[in-house]
Amino acid sequence: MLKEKASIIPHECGDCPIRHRAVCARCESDELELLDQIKYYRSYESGQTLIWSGDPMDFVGSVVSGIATLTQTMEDGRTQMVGLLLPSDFVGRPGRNSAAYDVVAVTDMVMCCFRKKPFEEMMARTPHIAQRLLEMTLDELDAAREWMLVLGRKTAREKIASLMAIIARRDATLNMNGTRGPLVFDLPLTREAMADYLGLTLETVSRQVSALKKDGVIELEGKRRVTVPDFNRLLEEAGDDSDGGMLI
Amino acid sequence: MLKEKASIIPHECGDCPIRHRAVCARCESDELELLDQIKYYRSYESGQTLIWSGDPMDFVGSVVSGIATLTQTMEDGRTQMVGLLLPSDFVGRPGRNSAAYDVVAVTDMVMCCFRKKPFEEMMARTPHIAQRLLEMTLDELDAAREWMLVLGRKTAREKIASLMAIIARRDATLNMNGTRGPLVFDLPLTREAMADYLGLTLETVSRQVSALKKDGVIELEGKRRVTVPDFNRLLEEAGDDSDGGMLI
DNA sequence: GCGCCGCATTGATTTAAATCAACCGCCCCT
DNA sequence: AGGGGCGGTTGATTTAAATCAATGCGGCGC
Repeated sequence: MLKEKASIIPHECGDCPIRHRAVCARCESDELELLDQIKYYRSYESGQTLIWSGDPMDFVGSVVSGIATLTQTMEDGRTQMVGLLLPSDFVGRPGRNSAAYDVVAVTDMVMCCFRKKPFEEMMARTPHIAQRLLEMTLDELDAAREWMLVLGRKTAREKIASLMAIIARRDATLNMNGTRGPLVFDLPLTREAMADYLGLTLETVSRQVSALKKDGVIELEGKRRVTVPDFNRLLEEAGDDSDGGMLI
Repeated sequence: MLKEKASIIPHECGDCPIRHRAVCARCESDELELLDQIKYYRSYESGQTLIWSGDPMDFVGSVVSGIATLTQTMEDGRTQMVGLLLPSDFVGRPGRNSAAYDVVAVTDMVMCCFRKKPFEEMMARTPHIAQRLLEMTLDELDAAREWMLVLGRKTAREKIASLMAIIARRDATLNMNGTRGPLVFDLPLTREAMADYLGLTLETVSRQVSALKKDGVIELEGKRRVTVPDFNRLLEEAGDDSDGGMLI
């Protein structure tokens, strides 16, 4: 588990893989230099909890590589995922001192962190950062609202299909996969994490994944690798308007 | 239905009821003057659809008075509310040309609107506006995530109790009601709208409201006026941590 | 190789909420 | 005064998903 990986961490902003999508996307080179001075990298292992809900939080940051989940838990243990953090996504909230959610790494991760105080001061002086953060937050709000429709009104089968479509789409934009032909991607989540995402039990997730496979909507190679032969078919199963699928 | 009401619409920003909470909250008087030049008021009647999802949208704005809902609808008619717009809430998204949701007035309303182009230009030049909008958007994102837990993991009874708690709290902050003693407020929503909020059917809403009443968690005066004798009891029924209730 | 662990699947049964259906009360309209 | 529509309540029945319970399978340590 403890392989050498610290060595690959430090970056120049110039060749950072998330340079053009993260909160720093709009920054000019002089602004980037200032950010450079207050940034530091941290790495986490799969399964590690980065942040506990309610704990004080003295930094914010961007996911550089890897995937994490944002979850809320009730006292009796029921948990709901409320966010899925992919590379370039922002973690933490300027102007708040304690974390509102648990953040858990589902793969090994690298984060680019900023101490909160200096970051907030810089945000006040650098409109480019606040502008980009606003844009990203509005996107997240839209995603959250889409998700609310999934949670509130879709059947278990539609929920699974919706999740597959979301992951397929995100994967396609992140990796610039060619548009046509069957989509192939890896599920980053266990059945249980999928259940927490969708407000289901893991048994129901398993059954519906099997059902979609039996009906030819998806193909499975092992438990995690998914092939979608017909994306529009998947969107139909998700109950979505079948157009609007492939934009960007 | 068509009473004279246009007469009460125009405001000076100085005595605007939402001056200190809306998107203009941080503006200095010179900035306010600029906003003043591009703003105009519109009023809507209860039941009216302000905006249809997918339609082009050439303005953004703030709710001055009244209440509206933000809803998403699937082709087969299933609908999910994804936002409840109260006075000072912002409508529309800078940088997007068409509406993503239906916006429907549930009471008579007045909106303070800005044509989108000039507003966007002003936002680029006036950090105070973008800063305030970021803050409001982050709050909405938190609310949306809280709501996701409700939709995904709570029972019907807990959902109803959660909704009552949310409305009670919002009502208390808007009206600066004294903190102690029983809370009294009006439900702004029909049973059907509550169902769309919570991902339930209206029959289930009706049953659970009756059950909470029978158990003394709430009292009803007519169908709409609610009294909460013990707010902590309500929070327990909602499955929330029973502290953290009354802050601000 | 053996046994164990974590993750996943599949089956049987229960249950919470949806659906189908009847009816109430209030307001408005003519 | 009568009728109709809207919002709401309550009851009977069905159903989708949860729960309870076994079992499968691939990787890892020893």
